[in-house]
Amino acid sequence: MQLGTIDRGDDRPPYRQIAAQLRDAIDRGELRAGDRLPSEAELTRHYSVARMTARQAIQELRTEGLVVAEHGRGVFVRLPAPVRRLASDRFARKHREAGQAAFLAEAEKAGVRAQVDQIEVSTAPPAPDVRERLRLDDGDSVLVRSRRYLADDRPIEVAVSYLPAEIAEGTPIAEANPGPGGIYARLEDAGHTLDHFVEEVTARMPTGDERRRLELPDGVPVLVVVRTAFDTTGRPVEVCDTVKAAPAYVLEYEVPAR
Amino acid sequence: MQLGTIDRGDDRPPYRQIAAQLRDAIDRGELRAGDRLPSEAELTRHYSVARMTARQAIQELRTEGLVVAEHGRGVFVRLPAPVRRLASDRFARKHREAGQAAFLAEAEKAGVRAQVDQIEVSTAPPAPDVRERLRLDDGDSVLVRSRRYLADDRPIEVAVSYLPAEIAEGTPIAEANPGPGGIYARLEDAGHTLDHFVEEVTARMPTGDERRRLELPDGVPVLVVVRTAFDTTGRPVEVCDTVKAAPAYVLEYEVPAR
DNA sequence: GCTAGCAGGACGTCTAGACAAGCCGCAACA
DNA sequence: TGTTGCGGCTTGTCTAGACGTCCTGCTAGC
Repeated sequence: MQLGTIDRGDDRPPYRQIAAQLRDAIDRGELRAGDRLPSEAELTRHYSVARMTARQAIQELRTEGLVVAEHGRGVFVRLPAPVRRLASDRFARKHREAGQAAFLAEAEKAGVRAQVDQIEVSTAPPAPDVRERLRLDDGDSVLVRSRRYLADDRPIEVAVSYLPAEIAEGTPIAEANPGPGGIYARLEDAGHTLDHFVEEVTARMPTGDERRRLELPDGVPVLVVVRTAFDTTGRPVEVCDTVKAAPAYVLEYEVPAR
Repeated sequence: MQLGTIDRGDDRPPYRQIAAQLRDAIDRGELRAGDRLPSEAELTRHYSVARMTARQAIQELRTEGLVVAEHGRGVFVRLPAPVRRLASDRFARKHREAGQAAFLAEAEKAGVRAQVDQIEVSTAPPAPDVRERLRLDDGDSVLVRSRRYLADDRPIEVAVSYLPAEIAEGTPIAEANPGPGGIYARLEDAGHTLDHFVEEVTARMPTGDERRRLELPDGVPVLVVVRTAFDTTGRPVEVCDTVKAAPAYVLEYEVPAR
């Protein structure tokens, strides 16, 4: 690709100018999805800046989600996010308050202090008791979840769901998990409950299985679902490539049966 | 607040440990929304690390959206995002395709090549001809928009809307603009059209007015709306504080009247 | 009483290195 | 043929400074 120069008269700092030139190259199609960006060393030589300055430019594009860095390999242009389904407003309007109340009660029972910002809706079939509690229509279910980034480029999603494990296990992942960009609930841990939750899960991450049950220290059953739809660059990956491709993990908090 | 120490046995790098301790302090409530974090110099002294290391820890929290840095003042804990309204699925299901087609036609007419990922819905009253074209129900309107970050902590949102300016100007901002976290359309510039769009707009940003009309070089009329609802820390601000409080700008592409 | 200037503190940007760790291809070896 | 080890390239982390800009509060002068 063609690299420009740094303009002293430009009021933007050098690292922003470098980032803008890389961003423009992506916008123009000169760098396409999956392509490797110039390495930090190349940028350092070309622009005559320190390596940390070149890194800062790339860091900006990483924060924007335009590129992905892979340790020891390089920095790659990311594919755009796929079109995502819209949440059901009809459902949400009708059940938001009831869903929030039920979720908060369940979370408290499990020792997790939760705060609900929003409710995410999926079309997976809910359990009969959940249907009744939330007054669900046919085809409706509710998924309240939170999200935390624990490792660079490896998003860990902590999901709290009303889907019992046995149902979620039989549900296509795309259905049970509407994906990023949706509507989340934000969890606040009472004591260190949520931290334990996350630590335990990351410690026991599945290395080959697609799904696995966990039992947390405080007795909260958890279902781990490995989303295999996309890797870090947005490319669809096969299930067998899941582990190598830095998959996103989705943790679903299973509501105890009664 | 109480700062811990860096554990050499911990496999996380020091900057992550520092970030985790700050994050925990926020989670525990030791640092509350609006509070100032320890300064970079204080972190440097306490942990005996270089300033860049302390900065990296804070950078991590900034990327997560937990804190906000203010030049010359300090780093502050951010308020949680307000509860956002859900998009209307009933509307979206019914009008998604029609809305996309109409949007693409309008964009092409204006010389902007657009790609629609999703449609965002607001409850602002639409123009009669838009109502008819999109077969809107009472209280329905459609807002398709894109988003770009042009400056640190100062999100610039480029919005393409079906609301004619004269109606949008009379519409409460909160209604015409459902806020971040919604559903966006991704624009791709034909030639450099979108770049001009953004450059022109940033060059002419209003300094005091709440709304202002713009005329871009290629004749595309634009309405600039300053959102005054929240500042960078999430605090609600008065209109008169808008400029000082690093406001977000919303640009609405005005559909030409016919 | 008011204002302009100044000093100190805070974050923003940048340098020129250093070592660690991961990835990959190639060559040597079993 | 299969495997192991190594060297080169890449990104990850870190140091110890430097200077700039912005904000705030104090102080001296009007």
